[in-house]
Amino acid sequence: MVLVLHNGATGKREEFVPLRHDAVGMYVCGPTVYDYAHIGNARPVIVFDVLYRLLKRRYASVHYVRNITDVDDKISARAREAGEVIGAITARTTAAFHEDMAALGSLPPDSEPRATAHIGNMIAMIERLIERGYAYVAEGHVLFSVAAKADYGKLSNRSRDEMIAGARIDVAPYKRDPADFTLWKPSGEDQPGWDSPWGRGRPGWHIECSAMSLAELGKTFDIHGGGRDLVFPHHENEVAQSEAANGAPFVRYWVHNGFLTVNGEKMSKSLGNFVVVRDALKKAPGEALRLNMLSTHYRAPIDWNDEGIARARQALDRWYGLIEKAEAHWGRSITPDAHVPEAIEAALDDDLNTPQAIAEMHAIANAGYAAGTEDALVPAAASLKAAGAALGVLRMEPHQWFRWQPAGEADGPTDVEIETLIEARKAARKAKNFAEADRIRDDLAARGVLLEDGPQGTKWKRA
RNA sequence: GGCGACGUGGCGGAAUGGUUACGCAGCGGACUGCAAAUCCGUGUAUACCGGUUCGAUUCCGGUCGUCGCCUCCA
Repeated sequence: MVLVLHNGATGKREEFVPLRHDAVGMYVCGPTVYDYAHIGNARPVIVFDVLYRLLKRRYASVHYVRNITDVDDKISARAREAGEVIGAITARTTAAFHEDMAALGSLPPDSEPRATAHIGNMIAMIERLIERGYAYVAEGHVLFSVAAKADYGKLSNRSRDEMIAGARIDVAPYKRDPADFTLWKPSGEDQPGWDSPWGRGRPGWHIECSAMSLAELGKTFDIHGGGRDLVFPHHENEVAQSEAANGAPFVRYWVHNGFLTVNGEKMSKSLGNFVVVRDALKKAPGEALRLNMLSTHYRAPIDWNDEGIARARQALDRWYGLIEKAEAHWGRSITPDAHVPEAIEAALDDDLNTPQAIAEMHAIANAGYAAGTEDALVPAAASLKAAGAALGVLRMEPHQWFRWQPAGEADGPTDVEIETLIEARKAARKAKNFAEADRIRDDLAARGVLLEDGPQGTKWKRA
């Protein structure tokens, strides 16, 4: 089993060989905690969770780091608007982020450094950059000198001329070069700040990730992930800072996920089409959102819409249906196979081809059903659950899945109410009072409950 | 304007120098008191124009179209 990843540094698919044979380090840019996570924030979390799960199956030690950016001008602005303390906003938003990502089936990373806990490391790194001639102080700011780093632009494949030509913003007068970027900036009284050799101030965004990855993973590490839109300037600047300060190569494999649109349009405040994860979780189970996200290859753009979520839900219905039948036959719950099916591993090894992996799960389910015997359902279910573990789905009991209901909407009938009505309908059917039986069925259907008459009686599920 | 990604059946979405997955929808069937649900079966596609090749959806060039980045937005 050879894992192949598309490496953004070379633009090619490459066999993944970690720095150390038994240990892997991975860093993924985490959220800036000033508001609830939107579905675009969730994409890298889900994608790299699948990679994390795969790496854990292959290597004795995996260190997955995802930072929390808890100092940022957007956070300060939000605090000012809300009349709230910054710490309260970041703590609350971080907790909500953890809940939402867990609901999407993502494992917590091994460490989750907060920027504010690493200010000392950032200052130390900036001092090293000044010493080495890669940064300069100007009017209370510290700036990275792009001209000092000959290979600046290598990750995003841009020349300095192109960057300057493309610059659409006014260049701050204290910059020696329009492409220079901020490492440290002075803070006013109403802004968060830390004492530094350059006065009270706060770090620029890019240096945060460089300092935290150094502290957690060392000068050179295996995988750095994030959204494609971060390639420039964020990741480009990280490379420049880290390599200049550390004198060592920074990242061996850059992995970038593609962008997400909502109903064909870019998510933006002005269009009012932000999909907040927390809201989406009220309307559909987390696993359905997750499977929908994985039904497109991670590097391709994905359009987020209700049809896709419904499709993902149907696929899960079929798989859970098989598991439920197998358990009914087996008389107890199905234990997943110890190993993820070969075909699934092969698909994921191919640059995380999750659509292919999903197709393989359908193949397992189809084979289980097509065998035509109940005995065949049991191994198929065990295999399916093992495959689900690789993708982070099929974590529920079938009855939980089928009885899932939207949160906070009390208009649906309760489980007990449904069971009572089913009993009443059973009696009516026995008495051949089909009009009454159908009335109950239609009534429940109108309230979102589907009945299924089978040899073993009547089962129900919420639509 | 610069850089980059991408155009596969009604829809979503993989793969591939030769026979093109998988799912949804549609259609047919089984099951059922009737249904629904479920299960079984099944038709349809490689944007356009050239080139290379025995053969191109796949490789190369061009056209058209979509999208992203160049604004501390994943």
